[in-house]
Parts: sequence; C-alpha cells; structure tokens
Amino acid sequence: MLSTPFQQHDHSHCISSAMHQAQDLCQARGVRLTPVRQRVLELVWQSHQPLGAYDLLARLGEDGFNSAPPTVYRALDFLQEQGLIHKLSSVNAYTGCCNPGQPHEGHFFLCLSCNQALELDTSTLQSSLQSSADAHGFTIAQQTIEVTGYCARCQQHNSLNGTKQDA
Amino acid sequence: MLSTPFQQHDHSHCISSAMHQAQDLCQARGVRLTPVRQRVLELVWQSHQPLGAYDLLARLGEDGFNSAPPTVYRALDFLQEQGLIHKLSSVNAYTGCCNPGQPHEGHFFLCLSCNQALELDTSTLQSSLQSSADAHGFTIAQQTIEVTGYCARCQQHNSLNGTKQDA
DNA sequence: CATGTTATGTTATATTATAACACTTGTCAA
DNA sequence: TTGACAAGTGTTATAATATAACATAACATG
Repeated sequence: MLSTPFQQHDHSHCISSAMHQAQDLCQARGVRLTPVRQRVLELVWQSHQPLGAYDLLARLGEDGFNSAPPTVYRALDFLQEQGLIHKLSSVNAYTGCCNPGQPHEGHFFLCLSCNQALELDTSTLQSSLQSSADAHGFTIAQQTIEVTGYCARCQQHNSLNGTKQDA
Repeated sequence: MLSTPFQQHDHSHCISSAMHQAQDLCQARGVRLTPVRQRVLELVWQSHQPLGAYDLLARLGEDGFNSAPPTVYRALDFLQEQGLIHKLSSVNAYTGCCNPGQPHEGHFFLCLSCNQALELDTSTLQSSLQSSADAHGFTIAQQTIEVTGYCARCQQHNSLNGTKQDA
C-alpha cells in the first residue's frame, strides 16, 4: 500500500488500516502494542503531516497520559523498531509508515507548503543507491532520504491565489 | 573533485584545496571569509569525520575565538549558504563539501565504524529521484540523502581483528 | 505466588539550536 | 572625511530536541 497524502483521500481509511496492521503485526511478533504506544501511533497518523516528539507529548497529556519526554520517546523507539513509523531527521519529526508489513527504509518527499510527507515506493532509487554502494564496496545499513519541495497540489493552489496550504 | 575519505590519501591536500577554493569563491562572489568563518571551515576539514556544532565551538574556544553558540552557528550558516559545507541531519553534524564550485545537494555514505563521510557523485541517483518527482508532479527544493553502513576498509579490518576504526 | 522481564513513572540533565539586542567594523557615496 | 547604512560579531538568555538513571508497576510463566 502506498498512500496518497498529496491528493484528496479518505484519511480515516489510512488511520484504521494503519492501526489494524499494527495490531496484527504486533500480535504476530509477540510484542505489546500498549495503550501509550497505540495512542502515539494514532496521533502520528492523524494526518500526513509529520509530528514532532513534543507535539505528540502535548497531545498525550491532553488524553490523560503521562507526558514526560521519556514516555513519548520510548513509544517512538518501539514504533520505529517495529517499522510502524519513520523518523524524518531533516525536520525532527515522525510519520506513519505506509507499508509496515514489509520492513524497509523510508524515502520521502516533504512539501514545504502543506507540510505533508509522501512516502515513496522507490525501487529504482533503491537500486541506483545500491549500485553506487557496490561500486564503493560500501555495505548499506540505514538510509535517510528526505527531499523537500512543493507538491503538485500546492503548486496549483499557489499559482492561483498565492496562499499556503495547511492540511 | 571527489575526495576519497575511505582510502588512504594525503589529507593535507584536501584541506589546502578546500581552503583555497573557499577563498577564491568568496572573493569572486564578493562575500567575506572572515577569520571565524575560515577557522570553522578549517576545523570542519580537519578530517572526513563530520563534526557537531558544539565540537567546533570547543575548538574555536581553544583557538581564542569567542565561543558562544551563535558564533559557530552563524559561521555554519554562512558556509552552508556558500555551499562550502553540508549539514548531515541524521547525525547533527557538518562536513566539508568536496565540490563547492558547483552548487549541489550532498549525497553521503556514512561509515558507522570509522565515522567518515563520503560525498557521492550521484548523477544516476539524482536522475532517478528527479523522475520520481516528475511522476508525482513534485518540484524538488532540497535533498537530504544520508546512507549509513560500513565502508570497504572497515569491513576488511573488522573481519581481520574485530576492532573498530577511529580515523 | 515467587520470580524475572518488560513497561512505565519521575526527576534531572544533556544536546542541539535560536531569539533578541548591543556593539563594532566595513563600505561607499555625498 | 565623514556620516550613515549594512554586515558582522558579542553576549545573555532561552527554546527545542533527546537521553540518563533509578524507582515502581504490570505482566508472564514456571
């Protein structure tokens, strides 16, 4: 599954799909999707705009959860280990993974106008990276591939009215 | 010029080349490579291991420069604007740019063992990214492409003696 | 139900980065 | 040459992001 953040879509479907996949995967792996972890994952999935750790923390607080930093960082660590979210280092934010069943590194387009993240299905990118690595005898461990710019939708809107999108 | 951090090389050549290019470029552009900026650039080029802002700050202090955070961040901002260094977001560190004459986004391999950064000349990577962007109607602004792993040299050493390299 | 393991609570602190305002230095034209 | 603006730096404070360390609670299982 590849989601379509930059286009209109039924986002509630994204959320419920992500939550069900997470539950299934955790059960299958014998790891616990505890209430905090589940809530953090839901919050991350509230939109396709990546959220920072302290944003998440504030939301957790509103929900009556404990809201000291370790709480959210532990949950984020767990979710990353399970491949349920990706960290976007270039913006210090976290976003849901669109295909958690198949462990992979996230490759993203980040729109500077609407702040949404599109996770790419980049087999060609992957293979050109790999061949570059092979050429250098380099063994790849982790990838941070984050490309900022402007999505098609924002380019249209902005050329019409000059304003910025926010969702 | 592409440097060769993962292989043995005369690093003093890297340094002097980088400094001369920086001086020439700044002069050509009518911007000032002041003493702090020059020193920060030299420090960044001390090796191919990216350095954090506070590492640089400490070194500046040793050299008798002012060493409050804004000093180093301003210098780093300037050097980035001039394309003389790249920031590696995934590790919050800064490294010298190998080809500052031709403005470009840095693409890196980062060795987890020797901590050195190899800046890639990735035209194929670039073009597969671009075609992916085209397919989505996405206009690229900035790229953060940082791939961690193990360089050829460290793989050899480690298979021999199991230790980690540190330079 | 005792025990070890996993998860969470809590306090403190480390690390990375910026805001805001004062002061100094360089530039350049009147 | 000087005065006025721009660019650069000094200084203090604080924001934003992340982790250490240790105590307590919940869970799993023999």
